[in-house]
Amino acid sequence: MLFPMRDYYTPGEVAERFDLTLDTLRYYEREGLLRRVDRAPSGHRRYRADDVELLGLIRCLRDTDMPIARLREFAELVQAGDHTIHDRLDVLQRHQDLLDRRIAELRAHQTAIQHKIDYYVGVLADNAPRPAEETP
Amino acid sequence: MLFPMRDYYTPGEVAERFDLTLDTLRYYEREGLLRRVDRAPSGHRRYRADDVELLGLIRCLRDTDMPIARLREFAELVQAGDHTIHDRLDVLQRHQDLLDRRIAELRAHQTAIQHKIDYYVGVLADNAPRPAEETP
DNA sequence: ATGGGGCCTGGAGTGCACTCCAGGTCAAGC
DNA sequence: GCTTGACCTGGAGTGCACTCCAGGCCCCAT
Repeated sequence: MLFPMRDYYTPGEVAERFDLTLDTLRYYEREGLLRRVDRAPSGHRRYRADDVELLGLIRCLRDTDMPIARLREFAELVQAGDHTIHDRLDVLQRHQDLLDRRIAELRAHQTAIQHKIDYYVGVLADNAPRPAEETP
Repeated sequence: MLFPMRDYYTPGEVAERFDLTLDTLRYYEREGLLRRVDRAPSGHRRYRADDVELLGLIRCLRDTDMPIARLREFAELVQAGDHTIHDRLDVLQRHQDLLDRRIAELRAHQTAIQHKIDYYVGVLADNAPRPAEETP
């Protein structure tokens, strides 16, 4: 689905765009990751373009395991206005550093697991060098 | 602390080696990640070298987010004997594939976050090109 | 013999991030 | 007028992986 360029977006549209449930969207709002979202006269939420943009970043940060609490702090900086850009940069840069370390750690563990795999492959090769031959 | 080469290891030694709590160690045993561990006459646990080795792998797999349930399946294969090596390889190889994808995903998100960082840096640069100069 | 350290048990509690639910409203289409 | 679908609310429930606790036992050193 192509996401249209509009002033307001419905919960369903936003949920689909970011592959979140409506419940999660409301949960994020409750937790202060989004400001109090606008409403249609019916009471239904109407997300603005900047809500959607922030949600995009939130999604990214959640997908890289930033906890809700830190996301809330970040969202508060966003709400507080442009003078907090330095602080926001700080949060994001620290997160990148953490991600660097996390990726390096994953790769190190992957290497260790590979050694185990290689060991098992060796065991299999020793136990059955050729199908038609008995190991004495 | 140098981990000594012995037949049996105490809970404290094992916990320190893998940076786990005693509670977690017991929890893993309860969850079937380890066989029913040997006991000293006092009732205290005595981990064998192969328990420790398996724990090393478990630690690695947990650190790369393999859920306890899959770890238990793996542990059951280990208990079942050498004829399950092929299945164990399968589990490990799938996990490596998953890790490849996870790392790629993290890197992609990292790139996206970097764009946001670059944007913020740009905003800061525009707002204050030189400290001693007013922006008209 | 006394005190401390290390460990034991069963079971309850925690924190996180959702996820589900009942009962209701609203706007549009038949 | 009635149904359908999208959304609303407050609050409860879920799943995972630990984590904590009370009360107790064993062994060693003072």
